[in-house]
Parts: sequence; C-alpha cells; structure tokens
Amino acid sequence: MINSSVLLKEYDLKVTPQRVAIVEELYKHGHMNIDDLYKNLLKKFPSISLATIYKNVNAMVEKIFLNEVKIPETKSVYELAKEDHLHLVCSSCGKIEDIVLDTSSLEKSLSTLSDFKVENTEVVFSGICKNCQ
Amino acid sequence: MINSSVLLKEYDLKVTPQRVAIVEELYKHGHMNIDDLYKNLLKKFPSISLATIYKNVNAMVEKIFLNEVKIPETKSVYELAKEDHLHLVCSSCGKIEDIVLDTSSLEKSLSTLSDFKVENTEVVFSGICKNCQ
DNA sequence: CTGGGTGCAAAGTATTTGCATGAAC
DNA sequence: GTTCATGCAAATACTTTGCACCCAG
Repeated sequence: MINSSVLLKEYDLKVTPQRVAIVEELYKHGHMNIDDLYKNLLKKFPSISLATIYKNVNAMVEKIFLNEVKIPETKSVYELAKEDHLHLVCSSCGKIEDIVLDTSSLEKSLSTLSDFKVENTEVVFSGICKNCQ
Repeated sequence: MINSSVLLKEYDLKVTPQRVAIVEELYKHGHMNIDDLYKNLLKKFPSISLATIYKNVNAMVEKIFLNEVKIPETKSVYELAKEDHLHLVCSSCGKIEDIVLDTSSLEKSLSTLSDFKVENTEVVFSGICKNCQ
C-alpha cells in the first residue's frame, strides 16, 4: 500500500480524506479519467463534487506528482508519477498498461537527423493486449 | 501544391469551398488546432461557422485522411495523413515538426517483455527546437 | 485561530445537434 | 431533382470560478 498522507505532505498539500482517496484510487487502478475517478469516489463520499476532483487533480498535476496521459481516441487519464515508462493501450478492452523500455536509441537516431534537443519522450503503443488476443 | 478536390472525392466527400480550404490550410501549416483553423478560414469565409469546421474535421478524421495528434500540455492538432512519422514539439515556441524514424527496434524490445500485439506507435518528443536553442 | 479545502451554483469554454436554406452532383 | 453541406441557434459536455461554510494544522 501507499502512504498517501506522507505523499501529500511532501508536496505541500493539506491531507484531506478526499485527496487521500484520489491518491489511493489512482494507486489501485493505475490510470483513471476524471469521470471514473468521480464515479468511484462518489461511493465513499456521496456528496463529493466534480469541482473538488478537478481542483485536486489540477493541483497534483502542478505539483508534479500526477501526470496527465493523452491517448489517441480517448479521454486523458491520470497516473501517479513514477519511473519513466511507456504506455500500452488495448484497442479492444481499453486497458492501459505501463512498460519500462529504453528509448535512448530512438533519441540517438533522432539526434543524427535533427538539432532538436529532446527533454521528454512520450510513447503510446496501441494494439491488442494479451487477454484480448 | 495539393489537389484537394481529388483528395476529397477519393474519400467520398463532396467538394465544397470550405472543405477545400480546410485541406489547403492543413497542407500549408502542417498542424493546426480547431481554433487556428477557424480563425484562418474566417478570413476567406467571413460567415463560416465553428460547427462547419467541427463537422468537416470529424468527417475527415473518420475517413482516415486527417489524424488527430494529442500532445502533452496542449490542445490537439490535426494533420493530413501521410507516411508514418513522429512529432517534435518545441516547449519554447510551440512549433511542431514531423520526423521519420524507424520504431521497429523499440517494438521488438517491447515484444520480448510483453505479449501485447502492437498495431500503432505514437511518439511525441518534447524539447527545444533548433531555432529556440 | 487561520488558511486552505469542500460542495454548491453559476459562469465559461468546447463540442455536438437540429433544422431551414442553398450548393454539389 | 436529390442528396448532402452550410450556418445559425440551441443543446450538451467539459472545466473553472466564486463564495459560504467547515476542517486540517
């Protein structure tokens, strides 16, 4: 399990039950969009508002401990920041998985063709996951 | 120059001046978001409506001759479909460039770690373009 | 106590839809 | 002539903001 309170404090955010729940949901599910977060949190907090979700998610993204992941043909999802990784999106069931792969050779071949100075590399593979094959 | 009418006909879309202009703008600029498209087309069609832009862009995306490109921290942009390529996004000036790079070695190393069957690979490099360095 | 978070309602922005008119074929 | 695109207005969806009240520190 994750220690949400410690995490929130580290990033100078007050520890509230709603925030703890957001972090725990994301820890549990890996990736969620705003709507799914809202629907799940409603079970625990019947009167939570979408505004609270948006405000908190935005605050956490600004503090850089959440990332927004933009995926072709779908709504953005959010994930807890962690080691750099790429994303696998199943076009059949929609599931999103993480995978750690070294992209440095891709960046190296880029550098032979262009003077662009890369700071970040985002990769999303779409396809069919193991279960759906 | 591009022959927009032929392109539209190939994809079973009626040739209208508005559609031709959308294709030409995208050909000229490479990547544009909805707002920029709208602002530019207003010059040529002072009474064009945003609804027309949305309907046409969506139709062209469905016919697979436009692609939506999702980019971290920015609005989506659209581009004419063409040879597979990756994107370079300058975090200083916002310019978006295309680059053709082979991603097969990345896909190969993915296949050694996972049973995911890749159908498409999207890559967005963020960083600083030549001009802004 | 004090600052900041919460939930509500309202405002703002983005996108889609229905429909009458007009243009493409 | 028939089909479908256009532009407008309205509807829907998505996101942010202001504010009174309340909780975390």
